[in-house]
Amino acid sequence: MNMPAELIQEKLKGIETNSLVDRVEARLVELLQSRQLKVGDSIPKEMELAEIIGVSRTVIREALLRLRTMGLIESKKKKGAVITSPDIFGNLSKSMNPYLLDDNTLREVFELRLVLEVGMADLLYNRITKKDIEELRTIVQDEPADAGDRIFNVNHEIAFHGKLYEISGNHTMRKFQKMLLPVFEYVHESGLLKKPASRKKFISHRGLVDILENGSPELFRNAMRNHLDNHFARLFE
Amino acid sequence: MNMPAELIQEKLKGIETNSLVDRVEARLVELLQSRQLKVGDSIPKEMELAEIIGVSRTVIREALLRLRTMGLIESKKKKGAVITSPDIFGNLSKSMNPYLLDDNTLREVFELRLVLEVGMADLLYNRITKKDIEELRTIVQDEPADAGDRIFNVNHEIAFHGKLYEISGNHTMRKFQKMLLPVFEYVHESGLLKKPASRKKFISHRGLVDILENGSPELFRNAMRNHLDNHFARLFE
DNA sequence: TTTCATAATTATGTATGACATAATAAAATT
DNA sequence: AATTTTATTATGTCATACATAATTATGAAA
Repeated sequence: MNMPAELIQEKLKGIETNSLVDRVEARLVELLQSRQLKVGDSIPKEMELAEIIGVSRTVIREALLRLRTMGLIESKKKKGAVITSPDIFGNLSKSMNPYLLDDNTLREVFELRLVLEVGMADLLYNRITKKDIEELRTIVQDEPADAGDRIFNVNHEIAFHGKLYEISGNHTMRKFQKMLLPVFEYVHESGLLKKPASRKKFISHRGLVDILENGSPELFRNAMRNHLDNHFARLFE
Repeated sequence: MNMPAELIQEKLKGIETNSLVDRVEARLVELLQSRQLKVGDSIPKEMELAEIIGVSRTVIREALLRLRTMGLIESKKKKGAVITSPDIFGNLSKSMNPYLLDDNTLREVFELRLVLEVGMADLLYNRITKKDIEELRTIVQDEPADAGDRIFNVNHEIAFHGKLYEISGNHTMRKFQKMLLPVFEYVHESGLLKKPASRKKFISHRGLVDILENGSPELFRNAMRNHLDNHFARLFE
């Protein structure tokens, strides 16, 4: 029975042109993700793996190095390699660099921050403490009541919004934001977004704190959306 | 004056008992991120680097391999290594695995999805097309009007919410969501969240589509928050 | 026997040399 | 001039050796 040429090609492509290291890596990842192993367990030594899989130690080492780079394992001098709970964003910081990302990705990261901050309201309301409110008040105390004509102050922004992520109680998100920040700043300053940044701020940081103290998640979402409007406005025409 | 433990750790990490490969990697990353180089440029050959930096080719190779694993460079057989625009989340997929992440991170990823979907309203409203609406209607057409007693249907969920990310026009976020999904499902099914999942759905998928068509971002945010309430409710006591 | 210092062992880290392989550039042939 | 063939080049893989750090085993002193 005849098979269409394309299908045959597809099948053959499945056998994969991957390099040796690629295949070894895949097998090791498979091993790690198999339910039988858990964090803290150690995997066979380099030489053992080399024998089992039937490749040189060099190849094993390169494959293991990849796993280590991804934070899946840690290798100790004598103990061998042990499975670790990966810091999912830890490794990302090196690639999250304005000079390396293409323009579209840069813009999308810009958007991502906005989405996170508008959407995080419920976490804030359920976890904020009186002490948090006080700290926020300290941060915004030297901010003029009318933020309309105020010059965009990066440090102020970072302090305030960073504190919000902290309040959210979500460390993963906080780490994520820390990586996003430099990219966000870069996009903000660069000519990447066509429309100029407005200096006008509808709701100030101070206003947000008031709402955090006395408002509701619904109110806060809208307020934050409003607060970030000068950024949002640059995205859509 | 007291320093947060986090910061201290950060500083100490800076001193670091780096291995040779660590330091070489750091220097190469520095090189890549320096403004002088841009995507598409090629960096010196392995042997050249080995001579310049004064280490063996083995070390250079391991450092380069890390950069490649992070998606910062690509190595071609003869051309050497060229700087690439990294797929920031492409590499994450291997570590985004329920069996490898600790419980707290799992929960935080669960939250992250909720935050994204509540916060993405403005992207949706500014980019949605009539065709998108039609597609959404197709997806929800076999869903009963009253979703209250409906059994949680994973495939349905994925189709609908996935489509939303697509409409957002943010590929980075979409890729991010695709990685988050398996973890979300896992957390949902596992005993990780103390409170049981409610079967009750306040606003159905169909309701969300209606709001997308005729409502506003503000309305949609609240509607989505409402729609996801059975998930949110499990987070807070 | 217990304790501590010392030595042996082990597995990863680094260095070196060699050859395979694929991509490119150079040369040769038509 | 165009195309094929050959040479060159740089990464991919293999093998071996030694350095280094961590663990374990050993042995001496209390």
